Amino acid sequence: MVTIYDIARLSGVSKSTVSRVISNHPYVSTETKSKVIKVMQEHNYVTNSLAKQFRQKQTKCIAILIPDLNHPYFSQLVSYISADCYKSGFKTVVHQTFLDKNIEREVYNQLQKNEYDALILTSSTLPEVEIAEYTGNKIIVACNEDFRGDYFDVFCLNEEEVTMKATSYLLSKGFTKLGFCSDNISSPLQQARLKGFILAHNKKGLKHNKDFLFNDISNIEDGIILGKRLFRDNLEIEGIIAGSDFVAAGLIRSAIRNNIQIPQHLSIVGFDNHPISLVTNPQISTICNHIQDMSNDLVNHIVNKINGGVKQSPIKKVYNGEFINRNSS
Amino acid sequence: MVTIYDIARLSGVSKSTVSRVISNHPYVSTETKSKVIKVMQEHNYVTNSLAKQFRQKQTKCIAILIPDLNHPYFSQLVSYISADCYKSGFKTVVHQTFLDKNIEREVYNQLQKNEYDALILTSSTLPEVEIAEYTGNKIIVACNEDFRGDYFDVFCLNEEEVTMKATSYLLSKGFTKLGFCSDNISSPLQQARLKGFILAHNKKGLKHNKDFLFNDISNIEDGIILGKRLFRDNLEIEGIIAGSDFVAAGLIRSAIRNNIQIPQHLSIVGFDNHPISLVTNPQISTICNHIQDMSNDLVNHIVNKINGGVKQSPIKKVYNGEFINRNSS
DNA sequence: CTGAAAGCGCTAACAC
DNA sequence: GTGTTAGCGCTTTCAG
Repeated sequence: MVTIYDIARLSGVSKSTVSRVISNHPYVSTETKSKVIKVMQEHNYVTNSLAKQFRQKQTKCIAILIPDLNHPYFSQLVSYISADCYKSGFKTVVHQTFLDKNIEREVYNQLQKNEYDALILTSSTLPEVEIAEYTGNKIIVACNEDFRGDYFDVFCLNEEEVTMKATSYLLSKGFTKLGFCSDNISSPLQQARLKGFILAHNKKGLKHNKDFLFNDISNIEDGIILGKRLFRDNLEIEGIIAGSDFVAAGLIRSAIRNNIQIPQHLSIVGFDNHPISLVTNPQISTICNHIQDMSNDLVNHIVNKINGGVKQSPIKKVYNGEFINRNSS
Repeated sequence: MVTIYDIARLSGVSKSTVSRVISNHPYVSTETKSKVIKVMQEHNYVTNSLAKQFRQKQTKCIAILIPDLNHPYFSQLVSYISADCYKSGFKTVVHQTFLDKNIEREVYNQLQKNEYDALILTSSTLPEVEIAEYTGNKIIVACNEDFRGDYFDVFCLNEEEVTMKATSYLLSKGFTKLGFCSDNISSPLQQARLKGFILAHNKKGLKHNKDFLFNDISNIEDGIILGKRLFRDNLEIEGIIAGSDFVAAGLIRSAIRNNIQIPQHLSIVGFDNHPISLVTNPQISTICNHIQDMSNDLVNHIVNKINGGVKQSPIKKVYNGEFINRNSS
């Protein structure tokens, strides 16, 4: 392997000068610069990033924590974040926890060991305080996960409010026996949605039915199976806040199979306004998140923090989701 | 920051001994070991991975190259690969090229600069020879991309054969005016499929219609738009090999809108056997890839290569895809 | 079983 | 403008 030292020797200058050329430092005469560059090309010099990173104590790498990449919401989110990071000169390491607390903890440990310059949290099964402990004073930011924001920066949607709106809409149309699906009810985001769901009931002086709260429902298959169960047991559900457009699609599938009319017999609302909501029959009423803007703002913020090293109290930025009324509700 | 040297001083041993304790080296007396561990805990010692990586010349990190993560096929593929790598102690950096050749080249450069221990290629817009040049003698493996395999290892599906089978099926049912969708026709995988498509025609003494070759069609929206165009222009297409289940879903959507009966008027075959093929109406006939097995085998292979440093001539492993006949064909 | 010492490749004061 | 020098934190011979 040809090193900076070889190049220095070969071109009759010192290591420092070569280093300056590489990092495009000023105060190098154009002659020596071009001379050094020539030698580097002749000998196929390539920087050893490991040495550079070690010396500069930064990895140019940001970790992203998600439950599962094989999920349209998260793959989209990670796609945006990753692309934004790349534009700012950062690579991204994607960590799937599969909701395993120990895998999650392991990532916080890696952060401490300087394997990343920052960590983006899109979902978590650990309490906010524990995360804060594990990470020490490293940079960590939550994206579309509804943390309180006492220990780190949070970018998120007004999940509670928008879920309340959608629920209220169903209630106002006379659908009063409502179900609610979550993928992982222990997460702050799902908790916020559930709060909104309950709040909408309370506002109308109604009570929600606890038997109609379904957890661990996160994809098409889960939706199909849940649908089967609902229709087989003849549960008198009139409407469902489905947690994601994919769950909604699965429910619709099962409904068709069982000759349940949507929205007449069962009204369904999805989440995320994913294109799949356009290809089912009927099309899915859903809630629009703003993850692209969110990702943009968030990556800018992180990069500033990494470069500037600014220490300020945690910020929390909330985006407004909108209820999109299509044909399933 | 507390370093290995601090721990050595504090526990009255040398740096080397501490290092041995950390790496769980044999030949350390249990007493000194426990003493050192105690001191490490008391002072919250955490390894600086950057220094370790630098010293050992390995990153414990594998890069994955894909066009776009916001795509059900790739997000699933990356999910499997990433999980398998994690199990073997490797992190993964996901690079989206968005089909930009320069972004792709940049990743090969990073590989050369020692930023990864290996690179997994799931799709590429560059010729095989150029890739081989860019990477020098680093480890690089293709996953489900149909390279020839002269310069690096390849794990892939028998795309040509299975596409031929599906096409033959449509032809045998009397659908002779067939269309073919690709997302990026320049990729070896898409080329292989096209070959199979054409081959099936030739076998029956038929010619395919070049006007019915549609490129840059990769997701639901593209499928919808393509469908609109087909039905508006009244193209006399009787069947389509759709390139992915998502494209197929979009086409079905447009067909329903235009009162086109599937499969009577238009027969559609998707790819990948994604759950979405179960929720459309009709359900989508599709082709089953074996990416989970593929990912498994491939990661094992890479890890062996990294650890063993085995230099052997490139291998190529081919998996058999199956045509799953549902209701859209 | 343990310590001394060398060095991985690069950067960044600090001199000149 | 350029060179000298001193490390970054860790691993790994080689002695003992």
